[in-house]
Amino acid sequence: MSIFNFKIEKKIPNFLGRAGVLTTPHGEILTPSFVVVGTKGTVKSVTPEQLINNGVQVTLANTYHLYLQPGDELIRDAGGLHKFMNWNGPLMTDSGGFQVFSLGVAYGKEISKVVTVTDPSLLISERSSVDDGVPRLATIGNDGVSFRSHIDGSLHYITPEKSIEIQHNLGADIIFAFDECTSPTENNRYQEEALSRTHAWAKRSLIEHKKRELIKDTTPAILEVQPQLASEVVPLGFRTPSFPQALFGIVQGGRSEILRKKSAEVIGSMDFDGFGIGGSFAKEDMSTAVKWVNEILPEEKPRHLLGIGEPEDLFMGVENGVDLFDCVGPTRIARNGTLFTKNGKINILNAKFVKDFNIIDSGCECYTCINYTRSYMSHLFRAKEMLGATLASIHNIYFINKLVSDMRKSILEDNFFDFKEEFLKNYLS
RNA sequence: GCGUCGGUGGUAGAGCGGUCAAUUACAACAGACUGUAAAUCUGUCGCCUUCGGGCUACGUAGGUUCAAAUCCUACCCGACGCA
Repeated sequence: MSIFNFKIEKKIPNFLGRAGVLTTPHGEILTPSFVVVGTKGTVKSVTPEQLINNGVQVTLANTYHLYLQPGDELIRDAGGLHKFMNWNGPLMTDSGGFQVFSLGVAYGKEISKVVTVTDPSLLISERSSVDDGVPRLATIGNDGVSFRSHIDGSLHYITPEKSIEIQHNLGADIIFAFDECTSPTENNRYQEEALSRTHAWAKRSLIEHKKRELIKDTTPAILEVQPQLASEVVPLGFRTPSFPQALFGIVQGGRSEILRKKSAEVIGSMDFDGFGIGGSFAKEDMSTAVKWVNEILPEEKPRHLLGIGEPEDLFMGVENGVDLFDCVGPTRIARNGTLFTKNGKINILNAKFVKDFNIIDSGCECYTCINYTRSYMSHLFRAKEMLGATLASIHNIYFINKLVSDMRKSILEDNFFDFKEEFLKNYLS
């Protein structure tokens, strides 16, 4: 019944990995696939045409940011986020759950999505040591989260129901349950407490979503239209999307095998259209966590590893049964002058590139590499010209999408591990 | 020619007797960035170092002082004003 058909085309023998096709109201996503992040309804410095021309199938925007600016109701009235941002392909929105983390415990600290430590046991700390008096913009309650706007300081309260309401107003094809992304530095007791909250919020998100989908199905064209206005008079505005939206539940559980598996069972048994795997990881924990979870989640539904996007991590995820990834990495590092090449990342601001008239990555067929040299890129970045950010983003977006697309091809051609070995040998050398 | 003001590290520009190898910004040189608080942030930025410190530096040359980028004298250079 759902038009969110997910078809698995081929599996990696004896592994969890697979290649598939996920159908959405705005087109198919060939998986595994990389989702480019456009938090505020734009992939920074890149137009939708440039995204499409460089291999992007699907983009992801953010509930929290768009709710604050320009407002979800405005976007609804504009005809939905697809139309507003001129992205007509598959579109996702994150729930704001990551901001519970990034504007909460992680605010003003050296904690990020992936923590690199040599000894993971160092991560276990008392909550009090994390809470060192640095003011936070997000405070967690059992019913929801209070956010202090990072834009103007105003106070906002987001509950699971509110997050779903916003995401229905925004109208992406795939939306996420409201969750609490925890820091790997939290102790086990806190992880357990946060997990039960995330599970309760998942259920509430699902109920709210179903309720809204039901109304949508019965009166698809005139939902929330003022009675006196016929739908043809208000062709697109003033209504949530007339197409169904998919809701993905999010698995958490920190570094604990017990909690991760428990979460996969609890979330996996709920009637979600797919699943996100969330949390901030210690790098060395990531593969085990993903594996524990994907062994339990229903095989026939798509899985999205939230916020992960380093090439080596993408191989890990695909091998362990992840279908979708999103990550700010490729575009953020691009804006800061770091570019992917098959032989590893380069910082185009380094002195050695000033007179390097080669292209960024030999053999690359992206718009940037077809037309420009490392020397020119170096010049744009040194001169702080805007085009530098655009051309660098285009290159990194092309690179990462090509990489995942090649992984998919290798699964279909039964040589995933050969491809992985060959790529990583060059990339990590 | 006289007068006035000024000459500080790659640049601009603080400092105006000790706490000055010299605030700050920019440039330069590196690094970081993983569901975007991010076109951002961090470090280095005279030479040497066993990292304690040592040496050479604020136009040039002298001088005063326990101590000078800071005060005095002469000279050189620049800007402006008057001839």
